[in-house]
Amino acid sequence: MSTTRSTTQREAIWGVLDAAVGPLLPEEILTVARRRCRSLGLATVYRALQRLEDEGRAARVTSGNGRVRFEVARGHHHHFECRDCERVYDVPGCLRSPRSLERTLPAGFRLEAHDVRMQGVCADCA
Amino acid sequence: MSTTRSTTQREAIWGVLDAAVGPLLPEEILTVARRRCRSLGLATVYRALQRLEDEGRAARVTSGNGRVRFEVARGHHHHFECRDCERVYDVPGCLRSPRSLERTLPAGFRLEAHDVRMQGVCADCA
DNA sequence: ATATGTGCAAAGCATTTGCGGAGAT
DNA sequence: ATCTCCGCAAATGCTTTGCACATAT
Repeated sequence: MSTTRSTTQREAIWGVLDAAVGPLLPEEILTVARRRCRSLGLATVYRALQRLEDEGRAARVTSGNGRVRFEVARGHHHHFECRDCERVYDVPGCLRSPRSLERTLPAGFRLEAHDVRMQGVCADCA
Repeated sequence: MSTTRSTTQREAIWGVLDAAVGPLLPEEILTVARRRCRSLGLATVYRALQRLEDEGRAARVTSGNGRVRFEVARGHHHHFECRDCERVYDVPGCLRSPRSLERTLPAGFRLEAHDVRMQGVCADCA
């Protein structure tokens, strides 16, 4: 099997995602991935991200300001959003078991997932 | 002091927000508020919400699908999003003290706020 | 007269989609 | 030939803004 053009594009996008320290904006992914694929377009980035999400390899993260970011789907973790530089950082671990979270819900509600977002000022900006 | 036209509009919008069981979409607020103010426009709703937020009386809530909702700014609580009907519910209480949340952060990060979003199926849809 | 608030329509932005073309089998 | 993927541009959907007018002081 030979190296296809499309594999190169997707690999560039995946590589950017995989190397990131936290979820990235599609625009940011485009900018970095263009270093490898000059002609890459934003629509392709969105399509690739959608596909990676469908395959369960990437996860969509909506931050407080409503902008969508993407990250490699690794184990469950939380996010920290810096109100100064707007970057989003991964925060490892989880507060509690899903079980105990579920106990805070009214009867009849089925819990399937959750996410925790913290806001403040990051070490770089403080 | 007499009742001004603007007070009526804003009061209608505020009334809708105050009576809601969870955060509402601007469109939803418009629909309900129109029952009192027939000529009310969407732009006015957005402007009123922006103002209420600036005054600290309303809070902006971004749900998982990225859509913006507004609610009356009451004590700290969490949110539950139904993946079926897409409604968002308030969930009272908080998991832990902010202190213990802060301990999960890397050194140098200053925590100012946080929010927890739960996803699943609500009692109505289950 | 000045200031504020409003509806409407236009402008802005982020995201998605349609389409013709390029690359691979 | 067929299929998939891509870049570009147009379309979409939510939110904000400009503008002219109405109401209040």
